[in-house]
Amino acid sequence: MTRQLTLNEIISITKMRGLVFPGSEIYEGLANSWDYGPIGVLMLNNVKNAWIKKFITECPYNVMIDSSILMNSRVWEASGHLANFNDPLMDCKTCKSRFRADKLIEDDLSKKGANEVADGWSNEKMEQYIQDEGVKCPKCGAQDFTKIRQFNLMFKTFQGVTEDSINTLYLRPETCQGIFVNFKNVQRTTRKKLPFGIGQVGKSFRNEITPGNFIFRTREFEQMELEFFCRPEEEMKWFNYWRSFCEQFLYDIGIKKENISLRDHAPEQLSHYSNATTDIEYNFPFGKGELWGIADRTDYDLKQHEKYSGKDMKYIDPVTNEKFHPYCIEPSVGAGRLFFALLCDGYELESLEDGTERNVLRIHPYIAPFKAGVLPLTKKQSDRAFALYERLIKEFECEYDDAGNIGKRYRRHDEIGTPFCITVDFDTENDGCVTVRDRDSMKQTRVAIDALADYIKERIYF
RNA sequence: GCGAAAGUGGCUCAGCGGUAGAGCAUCGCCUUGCCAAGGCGAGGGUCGCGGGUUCGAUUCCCGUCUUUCGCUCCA
Repeated sequence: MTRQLTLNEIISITKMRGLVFPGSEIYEGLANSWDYGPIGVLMLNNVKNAWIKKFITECPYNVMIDSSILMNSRVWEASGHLANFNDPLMDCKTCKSRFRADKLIEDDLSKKGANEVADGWSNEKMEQYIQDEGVKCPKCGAQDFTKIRQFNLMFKTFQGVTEDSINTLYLRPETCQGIFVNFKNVQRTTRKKLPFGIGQVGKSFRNEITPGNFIFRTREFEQMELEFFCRPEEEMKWFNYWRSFCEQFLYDIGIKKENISLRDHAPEQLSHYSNATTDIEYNFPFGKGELWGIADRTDYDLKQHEKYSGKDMKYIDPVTNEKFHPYCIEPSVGAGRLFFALLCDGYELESLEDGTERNVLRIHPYIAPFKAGVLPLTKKQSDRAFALYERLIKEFECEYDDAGNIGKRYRRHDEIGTPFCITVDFDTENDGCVTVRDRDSMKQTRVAIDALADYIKERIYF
């Protein structure tokens, strides 16, 4: 019988094997921060490289930038984050549940048949409404709320050596604003015509009210975002294109189809900037969670930046000389979340025919931290095996190991997803061949040393 | 932030008012003829942190931090 590993088992393995460590551990930790260890970082980099390969390198439409985390604060005024990433929260004094005041009001309004949005209301107005209308706690039914407290989801910091509020800066809550701000620079220097996209991989920071679920929601996280610009009339065409492209990417990288589901946002759920949004959700051990958000951001961002910066953000069609704001389709995925989904999807406790068990991480060889383990059958082959390892390490990531017996080493590599184990044995000296053992089938193949690098490379291709 | 539970070697956990144990893992030597085999040996914990009660606390009490689960969030 084979089963998926539980979340706790996965967390244990990741810590034991050097994939993920709790952050600042020797100082009692720091809530919801995690560090990628030597094995984890190899895999995380492969996840990012896979994204870059498919979304940038192999895509003639797209280019990439790397913009800075600190940006002029007016960027966040323009993007709406200073206004919208600021939730008005109130607690029910009776049952201690916390709610967003605007949501409470909107729910109350819709019950009464009004379809009004409380988004722009002042705190006083919201408090007044909740009191006057006798809005009840959805959980316990009490009418006893605290006052509204603002919760800003952006990390604040200061530029300059003095903590002068004039120099207040924010850590970016999303990477895409660096793309919008550079839209003209990129278009001018690459001479790209619509449609074209600009991608970025980088860290973002959000002061989440409740992070958790291992690395699923952390306050510091890495996004892989593409902002794809197109003509306004083609928005749905490209929205659908990228939606299926992202979905296919997940299947290509080895995520099981049954764990993926697409969820279209209802109009009232949409963010302030969006016309249409689809979440690609993954069936995590704790339930469904968003993996990839594909949003139609319309021309909102470019227009906002034009308004706030006073600079022209229009695209000029080089053929027709038409001037307009392109629409933008944004597929955005968290690198850590994708990494996490791959672990959940790939980790299995497999029962073997001989009655023993093994932990095996079934992931695409391209993503695997090591492509091969190089192992001497016994210590007698150590020198020969190490020489082979030194040769292969120039081609791809591999690890040399001669501790314990061969079966133990196979199992160790199974646990970190190494697709191939190469064993130098007693015959190698005579026939110039090694045994290549496959992670999934556990079958063995005899391969000539000279053909070995190509043999592996063919099989790790993505 | 609120409510609930938990915090003992790398991992999983046992234990107890008298100053700590197991399995697995790790390291070394021997063995090894392809799937966690065997033998011998070794290292590693002031029991999350701080305070209190006590002759004495890992064990009881308080505080604090962290984690997990729910509420909110949405990459």
